[in-house]
Amino acid sequence: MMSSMPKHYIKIWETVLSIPTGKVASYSQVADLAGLPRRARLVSKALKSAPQEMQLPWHRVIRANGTIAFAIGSASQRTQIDRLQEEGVIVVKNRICMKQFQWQPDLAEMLWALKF
DNA sequence: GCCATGACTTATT
DNA sequence: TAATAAGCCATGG
Repeated sequence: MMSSMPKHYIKIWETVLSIPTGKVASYSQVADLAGLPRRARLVSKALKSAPQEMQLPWHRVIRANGTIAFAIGSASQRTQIDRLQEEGVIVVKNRICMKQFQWQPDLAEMLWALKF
């Protein structure tokens, strides 16, 4: 039970919270920044089990190829698109231009995330 | 422990 | 550009 909310999730949530408004990051990118390489799928689990009260900006996490993970036409997909567009992120045919909107943290931000 | 499943990736056609 | 396959790893039955 408590094991369903391991310490890894906390690190993942912190990383997602550090994605700036108007920018996006891929599941694998979040995993890497959280110190969990090759755990992209764990990121999706962490997002799903995040408490509502946290108001995690989960909509800023998308696939590495720029597409939204939810099924086309699903409520979640529409919510994600709406929230992104409210932040100025352009979404066309379920896809975001990574060259333009992918978060590229500088060294200082990455070191902060590590929390030595 | 084996097997199926997933808000995933990467490589290959 | 798009579809397939194979790899990946935590979870739950």
